[in-house]
Amino acid sequence: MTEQQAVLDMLEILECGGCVEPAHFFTLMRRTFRIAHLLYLEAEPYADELKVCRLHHTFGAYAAEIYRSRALHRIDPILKLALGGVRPVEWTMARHRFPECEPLFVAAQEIGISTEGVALPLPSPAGRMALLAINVNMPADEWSTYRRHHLRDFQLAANLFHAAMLEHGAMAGALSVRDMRLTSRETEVLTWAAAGKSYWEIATILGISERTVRFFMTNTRRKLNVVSNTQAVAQAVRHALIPTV
Amino acid sequence: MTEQQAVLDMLEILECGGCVEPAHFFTLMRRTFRIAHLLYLEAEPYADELKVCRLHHTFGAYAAEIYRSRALHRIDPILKLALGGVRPVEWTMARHRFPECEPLFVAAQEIGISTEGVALPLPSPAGRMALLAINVNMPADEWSTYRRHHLRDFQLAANLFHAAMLEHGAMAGALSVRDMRLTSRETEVLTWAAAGKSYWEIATILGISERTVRFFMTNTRRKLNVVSNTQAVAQAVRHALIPTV
DNA sequence: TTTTGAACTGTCACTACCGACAGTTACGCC
DNA sequence: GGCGTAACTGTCGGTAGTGACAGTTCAAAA
Repeated sequence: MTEQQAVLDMLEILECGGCVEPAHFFTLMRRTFRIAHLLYLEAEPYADELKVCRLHHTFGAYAAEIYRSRALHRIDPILKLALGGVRPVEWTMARHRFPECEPLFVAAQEIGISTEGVALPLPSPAGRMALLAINVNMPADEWSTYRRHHLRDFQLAANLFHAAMLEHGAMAGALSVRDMRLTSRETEVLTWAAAGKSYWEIATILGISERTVRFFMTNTRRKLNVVSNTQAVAQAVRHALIPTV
Repeated sequence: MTEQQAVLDMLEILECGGCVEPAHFFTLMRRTFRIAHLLYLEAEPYADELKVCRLHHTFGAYAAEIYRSRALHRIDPILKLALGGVRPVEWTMARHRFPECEPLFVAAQEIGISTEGVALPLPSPAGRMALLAINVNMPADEWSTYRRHHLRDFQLAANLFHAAMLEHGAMAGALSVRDMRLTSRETEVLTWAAAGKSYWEIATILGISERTVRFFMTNTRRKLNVVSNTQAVAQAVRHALIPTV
């Protein structure tokens, strides 16, 4: 079973971290599997829009231009379901459930891109979300069988690649977080502040003087290098310095 | 190849969402794979400690008591590496890299638990982290081969189970977020507040009067059902209502 | 033993925030 | 035309947050 062997070899390469270049990863995937196109997207929510952090794909500039010019991201059900969801999203399933997204699939057929595929959600820390979309060029029944056999391979490969992508780029934050170590009291006070308590209330809750609460808060602001309690709380929540209520 | 068939069948069951009971999932996994024990942990960071949200395992009450009474969580390298990391963590690798965690493995051997296994990080939204630890009872070289063949199965199964666990319990937050829809101006003002800007500064930045900034802030506090700007920002960051800087 | 860090407290003056009062303007929709 | 919603503005009075002054106590590390 040489195909199985190739798959296992490829996963081993990925696990050893030997692949951080999206182009390299895409080539590896297309060589190993019967994949037509791949798309890797990392984004974060912004109000009800999405802010794209990383985007790599093999669909080509023309397809990207079509997608952008027709504002297909507004109706793309893959984005809605995969970014925010946790289960693999089948393209035809999404097409079926969201009739309003038909222009997307029509556009795909126009430029000769298959409408068969699956999108794997890749949940990330700190509210970010990512997905790997896999596009295949095969009949529905064949894809059904192929998917059943290889979804696990896709999932592991996607996870390992995503891990590599996160490791490269999360380096910058690592150092700054090191200075952000808060003492237990500072954390407590900050947590209550994030819960909307005033200095007087926090002092009463913790059984200390109001002045001391202010003292801890001042230290926290200094450590976090911020100018207000509000900003301190924003930072703390983002860096998971205080518990999520 | 009946084993392969059994694996694929099992993954299909998981994907169809037919398994949300940890005990059921563990039984299914042990029946399908040569697994000795399983542990599922969902936690969130709290200062430099961890707050456990969900914990299910098959190690038994005695092992749990040993773990707790000897405070082995303080030295457990699996926790450190898997919760917060993104790659699968090999137990023997962790043991090798962290000599101070030897008491953990000694304790495992005392009560007859194998020291061979792998922990799969399952990153979750909103700063939470989860892991599925898999413990096997086989010689190192056999495990090496077995792991190579089935890591992808473990990963997909873990992801699907974790997805099911998240879907049950994240229901509570879904409704409250619906009321939290902020207008574009409210989002802007809140974003600047989270950046530590005062009303006067925000007014200057947006080119509106300070009074108007306060007006938007008041609406935001009402919508978010909070009592202070600080609490509003904490809520907003947690629910990704404003962008991560 | 000295030093370091964390936890704790008091006062003063200033600025920022917050609620409640009472409005105007502009846009889309039935 | 009326109705709802979002964006916008002014004033007043009270409370909360902020920085700078100047300390004590305790335990652990050097």
